Amino acid sequence: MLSFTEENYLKSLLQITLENEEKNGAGTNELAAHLKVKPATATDMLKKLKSKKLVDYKKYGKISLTVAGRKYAVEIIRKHRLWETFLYKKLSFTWDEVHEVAEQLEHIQSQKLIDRLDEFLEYPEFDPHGDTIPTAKGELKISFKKTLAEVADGQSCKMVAVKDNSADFLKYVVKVGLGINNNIKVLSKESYDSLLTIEVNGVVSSVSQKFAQNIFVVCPPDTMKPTSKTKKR
Amino acid sequence: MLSFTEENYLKSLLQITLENEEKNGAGTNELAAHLKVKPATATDMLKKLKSKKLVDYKKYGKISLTVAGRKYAVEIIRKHRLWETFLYKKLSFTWDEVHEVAEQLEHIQSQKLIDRLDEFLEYPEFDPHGDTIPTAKGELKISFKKTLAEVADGQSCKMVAVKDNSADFLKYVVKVGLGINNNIKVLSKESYDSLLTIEVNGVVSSVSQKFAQNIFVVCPPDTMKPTSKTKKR
DNA sequence: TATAAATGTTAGAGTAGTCTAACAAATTTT
DNA sequence: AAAATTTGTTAGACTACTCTAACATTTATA
Ligand SMILES: [Mn+2]
Ligand SMILES: [Mn+2]
Ligand SMILES: [Mn+2]
Ligand SMILES: [Mn+2]
Repeated sequence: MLSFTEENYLKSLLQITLENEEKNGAGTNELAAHLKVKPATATDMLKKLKSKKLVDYKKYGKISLTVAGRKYAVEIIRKHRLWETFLYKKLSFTWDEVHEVAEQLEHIQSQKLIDRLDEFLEYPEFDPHGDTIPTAKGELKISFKKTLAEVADGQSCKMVAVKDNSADFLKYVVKVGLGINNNIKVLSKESYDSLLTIEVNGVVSSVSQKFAQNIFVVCPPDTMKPTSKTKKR
Repeated sequence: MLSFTEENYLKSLLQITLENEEKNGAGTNELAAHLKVKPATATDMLKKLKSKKLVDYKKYGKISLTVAGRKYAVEIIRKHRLWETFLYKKLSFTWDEVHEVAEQLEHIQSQKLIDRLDEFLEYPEFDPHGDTIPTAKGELKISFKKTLAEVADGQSCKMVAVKDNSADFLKYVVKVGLGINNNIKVLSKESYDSLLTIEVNGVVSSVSQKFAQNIFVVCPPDTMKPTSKTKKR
């Protein structure tokens, strides 16, 4: 049985590796920043997690999860996303409110609880942010890779998820008139600053590159060749 | 914002005072036993809670909650019982399983969550053990006082709640064929050891005094005079 | 009321998790 | 390849919560 803190370290490590699969492992500073602690603190915890055989770590080396550590981390992500779905679907929370509460709920220890919750929600595949929910067996589908920022001028796509989960960003997304499953047409793209002009539900608006990089999209299959962008894993 | 630990101290203090309202306050050993810590540990925490103005406490004196402390404790009890109700009603947990998980869930910090949960459950009055659920305003009805052990020979009553919330006891209650709202007729009572012979749904069984002291009942109103057993407040 | 028993407090210490400051190793730049 | 920068570790300290052992106070008993 791990502590809240230990669980959060594992979760952060998984999140870091999922966000950038070409990388072989995380760094101490990176992990510390993700958890909002100081690097010295992370070093201490890494020693502890190594002794529990949950992370592969050696001095000055790259950090990665062991198979056991990854499995544990996936379970936490599963709980997080199921709780987010519960709050959204059953308790009418908005998509920008669910994350904060799920950060607490993800640490509740009860296998039965999470199994029953999954059943109660009728085995959802996606959370309110469009992220895939790992199955009870610990299978975590590869997340979406293409962002709105990568869509070519004139092309259409569908919004499937968000990268940034902060309430500020999510509220802004709603304000711009966007949401999961919306169809987006990229009307134009400024070459100077990559400002995008997009059309959603007949409404035209402009979004920054930073914004566009946090919107995951899929493009119609026939529009795209089997892309080499989909990395191994 | 209080820690899990601080919340548990407040909750224990409220539980102790609710269980025995004639007493003016709790003792250090009693509180420590309730929390399964050593008395020295409790003393330390009492100093801290006193400094936060949540308990009235002075060296070697009786311990009681301040108005603010009691309010906080009632909120925790409310969360605990709402979560128990959720697990029981929505996730098909049995009544002996809910308590353990609710011990964790009661510490989740989100006013919106508990309000929405209350609404989702349609403002339940009682938890799966028959205990009253405090309202959003912090009103906590006086619990039942009469136990099966006090019911006279030949008299009938209705089971309304259990005192002991342990899984072992609750499973035993089910095994004996008892449950909330069952009508119980006390057929006889041994004068030597107070062994009770009871009839429930046409089935006759024997229960010990210890068992009977953990079953709360109400007797038909006309059978009882306005009892002086119902203490002030 | 004196003594014994029960109850409660203090002092000192340990663990988990965090920090700052100083240092060491690895990487990048020149 | 040397210097500068970035990255990571160690040492020492602090807080929250817990314990044991010794001591103090209160209550019960003789
Ligand atoms: Mn989230
Ligand atoms: Mn999410
Ligand atoms: Mn309970
Ligand atoms: Mn209960």
